[in-house]
Amino acid sequence: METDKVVVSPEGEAARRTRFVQALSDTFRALMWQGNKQTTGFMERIGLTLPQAVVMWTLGAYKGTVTMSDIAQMTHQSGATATGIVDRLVDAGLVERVRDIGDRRVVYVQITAAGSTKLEEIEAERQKQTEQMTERLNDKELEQLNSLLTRLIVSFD
Amino acid sequence: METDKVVVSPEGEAARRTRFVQALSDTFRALMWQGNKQTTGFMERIGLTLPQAVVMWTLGAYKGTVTMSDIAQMTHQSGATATGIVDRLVDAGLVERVRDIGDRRVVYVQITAAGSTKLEEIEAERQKQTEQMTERLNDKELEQLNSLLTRLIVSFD
DNA sequence: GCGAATATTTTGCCACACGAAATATCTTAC
DNA sequence: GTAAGATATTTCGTGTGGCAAAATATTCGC
Repeated sequence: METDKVVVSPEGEAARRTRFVQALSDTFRALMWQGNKQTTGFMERIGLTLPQAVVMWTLGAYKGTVTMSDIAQMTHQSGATATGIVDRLVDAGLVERVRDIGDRRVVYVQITAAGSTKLEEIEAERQKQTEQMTERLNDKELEQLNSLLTRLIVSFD
Repeated sequence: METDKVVVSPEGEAARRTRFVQALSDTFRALMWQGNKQTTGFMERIGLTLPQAVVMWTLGAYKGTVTMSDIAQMTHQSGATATGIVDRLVDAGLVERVRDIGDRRVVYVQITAAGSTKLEEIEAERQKQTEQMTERLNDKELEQLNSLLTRLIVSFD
């Protein structure tokens, strides 16, 4: 019969795909797991918690004019949470609050000199860690991985 | 001169590598970020927190004979933390504590029938989500990504 | 100038996360 | 056999992060 020729292995292909996705799903879980462990060590070394580091990165990326609302939005947190995290960064002397003169409701959060130094330390540490993690991959593979992951990120929303 | 031919661009190669690593490092950070946001939605849908889900996964992987110490060790947490998480899973009816008869100090944590059902739901949801995330990648790319990430995981410790 | 909108903080509540102390049990040394 | 130490788990105290709802302060619209 002709259908035998046209459809070679209908379940086979779908199953193959499912198997690949499943394998990747497990890899992601393992990666999340290992990543968590590694992140813990990283955070201990730099002396900040992850949410605190994320706020510092945000400030580093948009130097100078970041409001509390911006932070809450960019880090996907409620304003109340952002207040708490920034409070602790202020206590640590890495950041300071400055009220806007024009609109006295808004509060800018700025990196202090100590904060800048800390941020550089963090970035150096992060770079070092990624280097260590990728030492088994050659340049071509590195580029490939980056490309594939970037396409994954695009798929997120 | 011969050295001109042998060493084409000494700094260029190292710089190229550094650039690749840096790009990947940024991609990782973005991935962690987006992943966090996505995880939040995932957890809301399944009605558990991430630490709770991790414990459920652990129980699913080592069916039947998992002690509190095992959980603490496998999830990289202190015993005190594990106690709290398991407490809440017990409250939710997904898990139960059983004392060892021989050594009455040790406590086994076992998945209940409701817990098994929940675990299946979680896995289905996770599979669905990975499928959605990877829909832009073909089979070959999927395999490639999995292979590269696996080699990354190996490099962790 | 008065009510609605906006930006931030405060409050109250819960989940983690840890070390240290407490509890219960087992093992070893004598 | 029992006292001393080791082991497994929980309890306690403290701190961070997470949110919604209320409170506060300020600006905007009309």
